[in-house]
Amino acid sequence: MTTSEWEIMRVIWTLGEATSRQIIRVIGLKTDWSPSTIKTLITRLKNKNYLTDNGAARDRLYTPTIAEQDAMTDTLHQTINSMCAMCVGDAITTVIASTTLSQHDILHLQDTLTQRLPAAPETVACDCMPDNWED
Amino acid sequence: MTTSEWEIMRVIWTLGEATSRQIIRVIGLKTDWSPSTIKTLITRLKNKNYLTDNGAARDRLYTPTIAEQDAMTDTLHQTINSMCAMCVGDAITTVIASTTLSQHDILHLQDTLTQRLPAAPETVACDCMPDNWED
DNA sequence: TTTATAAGTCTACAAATGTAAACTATAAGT
DNA sequence: ACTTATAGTTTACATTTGTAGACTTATAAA
Repeated sequence: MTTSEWEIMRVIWTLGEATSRQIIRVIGLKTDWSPSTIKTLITRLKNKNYLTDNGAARDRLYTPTIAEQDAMTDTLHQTINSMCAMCVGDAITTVIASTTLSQHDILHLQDTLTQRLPAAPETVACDCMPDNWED
Repeated sequence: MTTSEWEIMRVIWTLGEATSRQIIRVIGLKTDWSPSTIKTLITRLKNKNYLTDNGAARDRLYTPTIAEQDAMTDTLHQTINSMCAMCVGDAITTVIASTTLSQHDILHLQDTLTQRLPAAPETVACDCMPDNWED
């Protein structure tokens, strides 16, 4: 899913399901994308199977095939997995330091971390290079 | 920076500076990219100003213009900022639960979270839609 | 019933990205 | 000095992405 497609998905995720009219209206409030552009994006999301529709000839309802949480988790996962395992903890810490989290989120996160601490390794090796790169 | 370009950067970041020969060799160990492809990627990274070189006519040394930590932080930041503010805490928690972090990382992260807790809001509103979308 | 509005489809086109062959020039070895 | 291996440059081409006009058709209004 590209960044523009992601924007479209966010409104559909929030509405649960939506017509192109609704999407065009809401997206139009925060971008200057033409209705045509938004229609193209919807079509592409359908082709990529991120959206289904109820088949109506008009005022068709589009529904996500993937939950927002899942999409978010997958995306984050990919981003993090593409980064140096040794450095990623630091990056996460830095970013979290400037991300607004609710009290509940923070407590939940702390809880998760506490659980992981016992089994956590002393250090994590850099994985930017294949193991045998020095041969 | 695209994902393939990112792979190139990772080896240069790790080596500090590198010749195309080194990059081609190391990348060749983990991908089947042709030397040509890797050269193209290096050129594009130079054009995008992510790399400089020492100007030698041959065996030129390429150096990153951005630190790995900064690039990682920026990338993560962008990813997170493109997501629903209300849901992102949950996604981060889920992903962290399956990411290997060192003991030190965990402690540092917990420390950061503890510091943020007092000022943390009770809840974070969804920002997927513009504020006035219901008008 | 005719008509206009707009939902949905097709077509378009530039820029970015993945992928790589061909060409040029340079340094090292003979 | 000549050859050769190869580093660096050019050119190439398909696919994806950003962006949107044009066209077709279905429905609500007149």
